Amino acid sequence: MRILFMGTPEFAVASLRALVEAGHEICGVFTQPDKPKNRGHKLAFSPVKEYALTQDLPVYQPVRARDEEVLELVRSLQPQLIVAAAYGQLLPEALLKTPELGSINVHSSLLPKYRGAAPINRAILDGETETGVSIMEMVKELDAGDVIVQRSTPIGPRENAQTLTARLAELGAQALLEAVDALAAGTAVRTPQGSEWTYAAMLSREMSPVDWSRSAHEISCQVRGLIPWPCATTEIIHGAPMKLYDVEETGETTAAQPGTILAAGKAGIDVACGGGTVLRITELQAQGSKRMAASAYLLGHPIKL
RNA sequence: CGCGGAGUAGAGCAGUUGGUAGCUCGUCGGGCUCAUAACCCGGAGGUCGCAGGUUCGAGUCCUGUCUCCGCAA
Repeated sequence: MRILFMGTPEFAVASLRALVEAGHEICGVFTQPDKPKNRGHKLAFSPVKEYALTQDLPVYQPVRARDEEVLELVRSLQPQLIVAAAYGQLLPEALLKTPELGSINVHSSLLPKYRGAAPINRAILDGETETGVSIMEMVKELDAGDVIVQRSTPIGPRENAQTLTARLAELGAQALLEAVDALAAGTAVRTPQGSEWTYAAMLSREMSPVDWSRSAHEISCQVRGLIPWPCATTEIIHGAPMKLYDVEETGETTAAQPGTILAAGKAGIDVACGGGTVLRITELQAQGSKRMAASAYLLGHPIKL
């Protein structure tokens, strides 16, 4: 099938790759403009652009997808279907309706739950035990279209948003191929989302500080849900804020005040949390340093109990 | 040229006003122990990111370069 692909981050690459490897004709790849990311002021290509270039696919990076020229461009490419995956821009209705088979989107949640920008993170933050991907028809309203294919997967107790994103990217790619085939065959079943839905708002740096009066489980969800950005942070170790990358609920109980460091050794750093629960920090990153095991950090920064 | 921090033994860190490179862990050998992630004794392991420069002498000062990290985007 002749497909116009739109996507930006790593998550979208799996879907684009799947389409390419399935032999579909990609008539164009839309991705966000190169931006002066990182330090310095280097222009960074999006992961989707990086991949598209290796496949010699034509890349388009419109600043505003709502512009009239963009609509004309899409028409000139004559796609039979538009596939979007974390593109990063809202698309006007006229553009969505341009292809004969319409436009579909790969969304990383079990719609109608977690529409919006950060569905994977929010699912973990909320302590969900299951999530998944949905292939849906794109409509004017964000993530509100009918669902064509949906796949679910359990969220592991130690799984973080980064690893889960990688898994969902693959799951999404599989579901996408299924949906594309169904659309091509005219057998696609569209299931309306209904009126009960939730929204997964964008993350912010303000969500980082850990409140140790919360339970170990809640904090674990916070740590895992905020990886790789903005990450949960705490200043209780040596006064300076550090990011937490991996933690473990010990299952022990303590009478110590929340935020008290109970132990620091090879296993990690045990901290008292709310309700007498205990959370063990096993991987962290101090300022100006790199991510490392808590035990390694302790070798050079001993903690006096 | 957005701001700032860092590159020293396998890992994490210290290294005072430039003068023979240290700590903790790991590792190897030995000992103690019913046993151990515990303890005791001993050993190996580093051209101090790279390239120049100043100096009698530079991890330590100067210049350039590479890589990494935090903030900001």
